[in-house]
Amino acid sequence: MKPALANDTMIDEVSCLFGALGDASRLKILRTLLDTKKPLNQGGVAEAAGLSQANASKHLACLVRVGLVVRNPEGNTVYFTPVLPLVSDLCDLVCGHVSDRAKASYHALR
Amino acid sequence: MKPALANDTMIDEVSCLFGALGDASRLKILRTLLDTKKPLNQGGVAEAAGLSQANASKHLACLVRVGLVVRNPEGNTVYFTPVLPLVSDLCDLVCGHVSDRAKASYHALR
DNA sequence: CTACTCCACAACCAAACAGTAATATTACTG
DNA sequence: CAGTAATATTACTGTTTGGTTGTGGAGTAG
Repeated sequence: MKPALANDTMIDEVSCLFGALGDASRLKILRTLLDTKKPLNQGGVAEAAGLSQANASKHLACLVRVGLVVRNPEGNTVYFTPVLPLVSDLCDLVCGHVSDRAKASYHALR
Repeated sequence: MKPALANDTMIDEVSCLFGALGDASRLKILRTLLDTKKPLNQGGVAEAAGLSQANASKHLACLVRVGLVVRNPEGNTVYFTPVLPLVSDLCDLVCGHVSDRAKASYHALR
């Protein structure tokens, strides 16, 4: 099997995707989408994540661009859903690592 | 089990970690460390990744700060190693997703 | 000691980015 | 058609960040 970060094109694509995840507002959007079982429209996301309408629109567009969220319009409104299991897997991996590090540094101080 | 992105502190930590991955130069460093079996010092990383010394120093410090790379000094030089399997798992997940999307958009154009 | 290597750090610049406010667009309803 | 709700876009601002240059310090060899 080929190595994961084979060429520079792949490096650019992957850095864009990780960069999309490297922002607190976009993570709040993803958390909202993961927690809510029903599909949410942009207004619902903005309210639940505590963002303005224009801000949520831009962040959602970014998440859709890198393929972490899919966009399906229905008449007047647009519903967004996270791409599973990719998003939850990534969050679980990193959250587990952060928790482990916090626990380790806590125990190191005793 | 608690949801992954539980509180805002976790959001900040995770966004920092993903942000560290969201840069082409840092991904090149990680690719170098993953591909090279021997432990590399800063100069070796900088040369293999095509970065200047000061630039590699800053990026390596960033990766160490978020816990993706560990730093062990030996006398005059400092050797760096990626945190496994976390780094490889994250890269594999995202690279697979990018490949799938590219393949899908290719076949959609026929 | 001197000289050299490796690394960290500060200052600086330019580009990218997040957030806001205002406006435009699209789609539905009466 | 007018009116309204949902979303997209534009222009602008303040902040952040990647990269470079230069410098200083810690370790090592001669």
